[in-house]
Amino acid sequence: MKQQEVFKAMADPTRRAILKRLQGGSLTAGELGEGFDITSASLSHHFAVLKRADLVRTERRGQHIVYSLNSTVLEDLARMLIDFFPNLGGKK
Amino acid sequence: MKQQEVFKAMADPTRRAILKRLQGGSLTAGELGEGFDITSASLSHHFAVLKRADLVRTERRGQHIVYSLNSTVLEDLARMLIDFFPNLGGKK
DNA sequence: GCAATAATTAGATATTTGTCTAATAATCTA
DNA sequence: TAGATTATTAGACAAATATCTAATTATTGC
Repeated sequence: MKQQEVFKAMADPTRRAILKRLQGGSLTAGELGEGFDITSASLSHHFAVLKRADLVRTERRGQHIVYSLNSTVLEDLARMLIDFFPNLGGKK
Repeated sequence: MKQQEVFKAMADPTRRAILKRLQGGSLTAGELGEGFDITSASLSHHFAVLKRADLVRTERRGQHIVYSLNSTVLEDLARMLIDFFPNLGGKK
C-alpha cells in the first residue's frame, strides 16, 4: 500500500463520496459523476488520484470506463490504523 | 469526529510520524520535535493541525507543553473505515 | 524584575491541489 | 466514414498548505 497516496486520496470529501458510491457496485465514470457539482474534467482528476492510490480499478467497456472499488487497500488502511495504535480496542 | 479534519491531518507524513511517536506515551513539544528536520515553528503548525482534528490533547506543565494521543479519534477512524466499507473482512 | 528557556503566533513565500475551459482520444452507430 | 457520445489530458488560475524567519507569550530561577 502506498500509504502516502492513500491518505492524500482520502483527504478530499468528493473522493470519499466517490468511494462510498462505489460500495454499491461498479459504475461508469458518467454514472459516478452524477450529482456532483463539478465538471467531468475535475472528476477525471479525482479518479486519477484514486487510481494512483490504487483505491479504484478501471476497465473499459465500449465507450464507457467502469470503475470499481479495490477494497484490499481500504482493508489495509483499516488494519494499519489498528496495528499502528495497539491500544485500539480491537481483537487484532 | 470531524472526519474532514482527521483525514487532512493524517495526510501529512510528518504528522503521522508525530502520532506514531506519541504511541510510546506523552511527550513535550520539544521532545516530540527531536529528529525532525524542520523548525519548531513548523512543528507548532503541525501540532495545531493535530489538535484541530482532536487527535492530540495538550496540557501545560511548567514551561513545557505535554502532548498526548487521543486514541478515541483513531479508533473512530478505523471503525468508520470498517463500517463504511461493509465488505471489509472484519467482525464488525 | 530580568535573563533564559520553551513554545506559539505573525507574516512571507513556494509548492501543491482543486477547479475550470478547451482540446484530444476512443468508441459507437447511422 | 462522419457525427455523436464518453471520458481524459493540457494549460491556466485561485485557494490551501508547509515551510521559513522574526516577533511574541508563558514560565522558571536567580
